[in-house]
This record gives sequence, structure tokens and C-alpha cells, in this order.
Amino acid sequence: MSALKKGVLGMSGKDTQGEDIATGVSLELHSAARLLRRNFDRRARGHSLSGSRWQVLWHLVRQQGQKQAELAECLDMAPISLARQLDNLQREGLVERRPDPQDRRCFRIYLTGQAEPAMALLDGLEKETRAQALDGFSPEEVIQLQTLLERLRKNLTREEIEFD
Amino acid sequence: MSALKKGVLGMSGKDTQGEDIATGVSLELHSAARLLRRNFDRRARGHSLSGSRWQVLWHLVRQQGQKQAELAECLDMAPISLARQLDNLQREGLVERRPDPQDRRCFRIYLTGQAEPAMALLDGLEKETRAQALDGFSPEEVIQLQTLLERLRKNLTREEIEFD
DNA sequence: ATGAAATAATAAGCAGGCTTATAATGAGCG
DNA sequence: CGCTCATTATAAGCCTGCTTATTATTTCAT
Repeated sequence: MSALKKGVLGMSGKDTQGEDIATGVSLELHSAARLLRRNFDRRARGHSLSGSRWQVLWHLVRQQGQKQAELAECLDMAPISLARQLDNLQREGLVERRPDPQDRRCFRIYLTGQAEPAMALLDGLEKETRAQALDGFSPEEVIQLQTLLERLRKNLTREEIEFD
Repeated sequence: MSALKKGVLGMSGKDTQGEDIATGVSLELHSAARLLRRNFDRRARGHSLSGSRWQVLWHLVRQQGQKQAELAECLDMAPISLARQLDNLQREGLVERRPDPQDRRCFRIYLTGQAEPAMALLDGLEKETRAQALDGFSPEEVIQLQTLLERLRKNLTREEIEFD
């Protein structure tokens, strides 16, 4: 059964218990993400904001002027999904689509002045949620988690490209 | 600014850089979960299955006979969300709702015989996705990730209860 | 015993993500 | 030039999850 080259799955073959534990990673990841989002969204709802809006704005604060396709890739999100988020953000006056003079197909995305107070609020809410989620974590553990997740994410995005 | 009791957020106050890194945990978690789901769902789509179906079935293989509310709590999911999943799974003949003789309000959830081959297939797909996601991870790192996520999840579910 | 409060499942309707398909524009090559 | 192919944004429609509201039943306190 070539248990040798299994690598990560190396625990397989021993018993089902080992596999169950490994499988748990997928489930934990899902649950954790869902709970995090729910927690954040509950805080943000009153202000007619949300986690997904925050995610987009957070990136824009750090990098404006990208076209939608670029921005979507940075956010690991399908372009159409981002487009709808931008529709909403634009309607609420937080974001601006500026036509690109070089290429009439695309828009460049910028924050408006109104985005600043909204971001201040959202950053606060995110901090609260994060503090709850990471209660009892040492700073090293936070970095550890962050690093592991980053590697996982890169493994999966790399895979996306190879898929084509 | 009482930077002392900040705990996890202890890096704040120094500079924005530290906060950005900490904030990244939320974003990474979201992205990782989304990519994982997308990867799995792409594999499963051809068989008219999905990650969310797998999640429910996976739990049922290990514990049958729970009522929906109990099952939903195990899965960190709102009861109504589970209900709709069960509707689908039932329609496809993978799951059964049996009335509880003691309490006519609730059903007990069981797998049918048809569930077994579907689970074999899904477990295989999940293994593939997981292998990609965790490529390059040592077994210890997988455990680490799993453990950190579990703690995070528990922090957030504990919080849910306190919310009431 | 009975009426009020809790609990189980579901319905209605929204938000966010994805796939697939389309229209418009740009790029490249004959 | 002109034709094909790639790319940008969007539309239509599905899946999954949530909140809030409803109905049926149970529990419990009086």
C-alpha cells in the first residue's frame, strides 16, 4: 500500500483513529471559520456592516488602485463574488470605481473619504472578536497559527493555478 | 492605554505592523477555509455531493440517533441550517428521520444503507484535498494546527453560550 | 388540572460564495 | 487590416449559512 510516501497521511494504515484525528483538521477549520464569521457579523450587524465588507476594505486601506481581478486574487475570491461586494460598498459610498484610461474594460478601486470612520469601527469589532477567539493564546501560538494557516492557504492557491 | 492587560493583543501600541500581523489570523482563517471548501466541492460536484453534506455524514457515521438540535450543536451550526441539509440528504436517501417515541416534537437521525458507498467516496476526496492543503506539513505541525484550531473553536462556542 | 414558558423543528427571506455564460474590449498574428 | 483568442466585468441561478418568526409539543408552576 506504499505507506511510505504518504507523508502527512502517514498515520493511515495504523488504525482508523489516526485518520479521524487528521480528518479533524478540515472540520475544525470549517467550524472555526464559521464561528469567527458569525461572531464578527453579530457585532457588525447593527451598523449594517459585515465581515466580508471588512475584509475588502481592510485590503483596500493597504493597497488602492487595483483592478477588480487583481483585488479578487489577493482576497482568494472569485471575481464575481468581489464584484457584488463592491456593488454594495459603492452603493453605501465607501468605495469608488474609477475607469482605467489605458484599458476601458476595467475599473480601478479606491476608498472614499467615508470609508475611514467605518474602518475605525470595524477594526475595533474585529479586535474584540479576535480577542475572544484567541483567549489564552500566547503571542507565539498566534504566530504559529498564522504561519500554519498561511502555508495551508498557499498550498491551495498554488494548486488552483496548476489546475488550469 | 493600559497596554498591560491586552494579553494576546500585546503587540499593539508598538506599531501598526504588529497589529496587522495579528489581524492576519482572521483573514488567513477565512481564506484557508474558503479555499479548502472550494477545493473539496470541485472534486465532489461531479458526484452531486459536497463538503457540507460530507460534514454531516461524517459525524453521523460516528454517532447516530441524535436529535437535530443536538446534532446541530455538535456541528457548530444553526438548527435550521442543518434541517435543510437533512432535507437534501433524506431526499437522496442517505439519511433517515425516525420519530422519537418519547417526544413527538423531535426526530432521531440515522444513516441508511446507501450512505456507506457515498461515504467511502467522500472520505477519499477529503483525503486528497487534505493532502494538498497540508503538503509539506510534518505530522507534528498537523497536530499543532489541529490543536490551536480546536482551542479557538472552543473559545468561540463558549462565548456563544455566555451570550444568552 | 391548567395556563405560561421552554424546546423541537420548520418557513420565509437575506447575505455571501461559486459555476457557467455573455458582452465588451484588448492583444497578437497572419 | 482583420480574425481569433484572452481578459474584464457582469448576469443568472444555485448552495449554504444565518436571523427572525411560527407551529407543535412538552414541562413546570401554580
